[in-house]
Amino acid sequence: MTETITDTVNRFIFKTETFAIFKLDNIVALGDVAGVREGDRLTVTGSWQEHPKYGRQLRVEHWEKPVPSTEEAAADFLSSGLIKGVGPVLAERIVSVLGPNAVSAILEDPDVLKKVKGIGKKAPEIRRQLQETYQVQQVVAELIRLGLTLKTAMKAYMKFGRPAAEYVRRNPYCLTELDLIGFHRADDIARRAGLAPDSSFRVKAGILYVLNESLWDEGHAYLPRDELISRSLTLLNHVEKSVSLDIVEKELSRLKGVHGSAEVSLAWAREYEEEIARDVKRLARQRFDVPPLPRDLIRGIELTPDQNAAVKTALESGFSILTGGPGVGKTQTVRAVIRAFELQNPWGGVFLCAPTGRAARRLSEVTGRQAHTVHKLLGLRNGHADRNRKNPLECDLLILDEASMACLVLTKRLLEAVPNNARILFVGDADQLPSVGPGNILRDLLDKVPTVRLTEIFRQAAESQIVTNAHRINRGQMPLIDRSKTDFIFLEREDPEDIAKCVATCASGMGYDPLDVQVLSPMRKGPVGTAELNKLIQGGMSGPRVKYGQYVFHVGDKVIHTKNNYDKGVFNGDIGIIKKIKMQHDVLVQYSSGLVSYSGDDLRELEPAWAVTVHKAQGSEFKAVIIPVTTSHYVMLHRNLIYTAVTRAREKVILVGTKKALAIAVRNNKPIQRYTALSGLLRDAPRR
DNA sequence: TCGGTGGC
Repeated sequence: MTETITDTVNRFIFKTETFAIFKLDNIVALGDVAGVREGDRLTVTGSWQEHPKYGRQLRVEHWEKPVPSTEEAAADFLSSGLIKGVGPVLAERIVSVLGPNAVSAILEDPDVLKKVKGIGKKAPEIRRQLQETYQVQQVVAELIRLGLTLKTAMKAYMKFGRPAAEYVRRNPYCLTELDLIGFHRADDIARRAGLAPDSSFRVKAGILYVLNESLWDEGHAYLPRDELISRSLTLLNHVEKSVSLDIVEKELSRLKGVHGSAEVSLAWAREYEEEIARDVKRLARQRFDVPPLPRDLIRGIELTPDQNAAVKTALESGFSILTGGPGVGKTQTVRAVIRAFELQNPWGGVFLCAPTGRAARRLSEVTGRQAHTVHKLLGLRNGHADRNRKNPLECDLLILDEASMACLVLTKRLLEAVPNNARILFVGDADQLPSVGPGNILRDLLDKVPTVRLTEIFRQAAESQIVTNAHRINRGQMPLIDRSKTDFIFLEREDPEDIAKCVATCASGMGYDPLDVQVLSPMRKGPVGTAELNKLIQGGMSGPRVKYGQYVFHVGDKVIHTKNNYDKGVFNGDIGIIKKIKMQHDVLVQYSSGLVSYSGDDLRELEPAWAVTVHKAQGSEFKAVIIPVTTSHYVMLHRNLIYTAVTRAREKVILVGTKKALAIAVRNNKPIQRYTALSGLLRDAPRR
């Protein structure tokens, strides 16, 4: 399906700093192209995709500006109008003197144009313009010589432009600050360039790298000074002991872009936390008078006293939180909040949103009204939001569902776009996995604004072991397994391969519909990771199949869609079954929301889903869940992960592995203990 | 070691 095309860029249809949709002579292409201008001749390689609204498009995976290498091409290029001061006559003359490789000759040799009569003082300007056109390639080539990969080199060029190679040579660590390469690869480049291991560049970069890593990988908004210093020393001295404590302390004290001394954060992260705190206080200050509510807010359903209290709180407070585990009726309460609000404010604008596409769709399904991702609601793309402090949302009630998934960045963007007069309600389960991005927003806000906790469980039977054990796990206690019941089972297996086999057997042999039973593994890799488990389960399959990338898909296979696709109406995390495979490339998948067809490279959005990661399953529910629990997942063994996995099940949980691994997981609550300043900043927020 | 959303 991939194709390579050389054509001229006629027009940009859409353009951001790095991404563009553009028209070549006969086609529309889209991708990350930087340094490309209208009129450029481009060689693009990519794959075709069919866009329902805009038709056939080429998704660009690789591109370059070829230097013309025939007399005709060189003359065409020089006279194309791109190079000012060169018309057809002069172009002919240049090519007749310098030959088919005229362009590269001029680029390489500043004096070569002297050979052509009648150019005179135009020569340097012509060369400058040519260089500008081919600058991308030249800079990228130089960066590659310095040891960057093509991709990183492109990104570095996008960031720094012409002087990129110079910057990198002087301070290879500038690449780590932009998150283009890791500290260790920058270290390699620096070593080859002869930089001292205790140079200020290196030490500063090391400290910033530690802060950045802890922020993006572990979710910390700051690190205690001692921890930052000891982590920095470990990083900087991992090969040879060359950096002393004194040096690190000295560089830390003059480091720009960080905040605080006892608790050190990246300055922007601190600013975000402070801004969130200000916005929370701004919104929480608002109080609303609420007339008594009718008893039957939702036809035929009577709310519990707790749920009623939650409705009242949400309506009275400028900012409130509704939290609780699965099955406690959060959704029902949200429906009641909307209903009550609309009864009392018939002209009020109600906006519903969630951090992920699927959560938004589900919210929309259960409330029977529009819901958006936060990104869509704010028009948030490439770090720019259409809705912001200056142009706030026109809403009177804003509900954010699955708020535990909202990170520092998203929350800051959302809150600053909420007007003073609006009420905002966060809904979520604070015991689930923390957000992908930095921060611990929902947990930090609990009880800092009016908070209602729902605990009474409806969905599962009250005596369900799933429920009681989920609570135990939350408290750091081992689940209790009552062998007289069948809804919470532990199958003891020691060896990872045995665990994998046992999991695979259970997955296919329980008599459930494939969509009702789900294997959840903490990791993708490893003997009990999702990749291996999927292969194991797929091993027994026969019949029509299609290969795409690293995966094989069969008719009957369970698959997961991995990127929101609004045109197909299918979202990241949707799980379905392959019904049909035609012609080795057309695939038909049955989701609960309907049939979706994939052709060609659409398949890049599909993965096998007999086993998925616990993270991916967040926000989904199944009748039965099978969870491998082994010390080979050591780094991933923690309380919220097991809690999240177990609470995905409505009827049955099967744990397969060792009690030892389970005990480790239940005891470990470190991942959710993120260093954040937000709750401290809110200490004096109004609560009632 | 895991995970998010966008663009005509």
